[in-house]
Amino acid sequence: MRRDIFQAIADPTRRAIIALIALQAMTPNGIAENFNTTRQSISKHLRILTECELVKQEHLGREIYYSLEIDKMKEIDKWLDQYRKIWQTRFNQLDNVLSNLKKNKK
Amino acid sequence: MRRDIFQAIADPTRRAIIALIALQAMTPNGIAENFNTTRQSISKHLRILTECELVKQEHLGREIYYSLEIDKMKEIDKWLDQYRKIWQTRFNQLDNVLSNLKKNKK
DNA sequence: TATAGATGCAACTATTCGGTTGCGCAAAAC
DNA sequence: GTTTTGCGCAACCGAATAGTTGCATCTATA
Repeated sequence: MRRDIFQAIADPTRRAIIALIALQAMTPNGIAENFNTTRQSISKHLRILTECELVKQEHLGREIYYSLEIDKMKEIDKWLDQYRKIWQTRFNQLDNVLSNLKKNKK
Repeated sequence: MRRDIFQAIADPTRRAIIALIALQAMTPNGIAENFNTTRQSISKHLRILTECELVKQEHLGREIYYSLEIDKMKEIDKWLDQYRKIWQTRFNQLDNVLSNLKKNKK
């Protein structure tokens, strides 16, 4: 069972769940109301999100509130960082090209 | 056939391919040499990456060079941005807490 | 022109995945 | 104490996926 964060966000339903609970904790039933699917299917997604620690639970009586573990999202940001450096460099190179063109024009 | 960028980067082999060709274009054979798998399997991954425009081809004789379409990576960055705002806000809140503690200490 | 190399495409297989259904358990409501 | 509600877990099914094998195509090279 491969359970990494990239596989977790690959599914559009899971990304929608993440967006839903990003600002406020919600119960599985509450989340499921926003989708055209069963509560069990949402529960399975929540389980996957929990397993890769993208989501945390808080038990309140018989209800379980799920909320986003925002720090985990930084891992994606960290992975992106190596590529961000590349596109920033290319942007700077383009910038140089443009300023050189400007210089030659003078 | 669902082909979005999030599904494309979900596979660890594809992420490794992306990392490989990020800085220099490579042929399928050249890429495959870096993995314990067949050339055909790499070709399938390249096809998926091409379909979601994460990768571009350049034909040179009988060889095809694949390189990263770095601009497409910005889409992930854009998606992350909404969550980046959240963790920055929380960080600022923490910052306020800390500065308040400092103030009270004085 | 004949041969070897680089590649894409199609068919097949084993595995994984998303979703549904059914069940059991614990907490709340009656 | 019985019923209802909220939830997780397991079994099952159809679809998608990663990988392999085999073949066709195009381009170099001898």
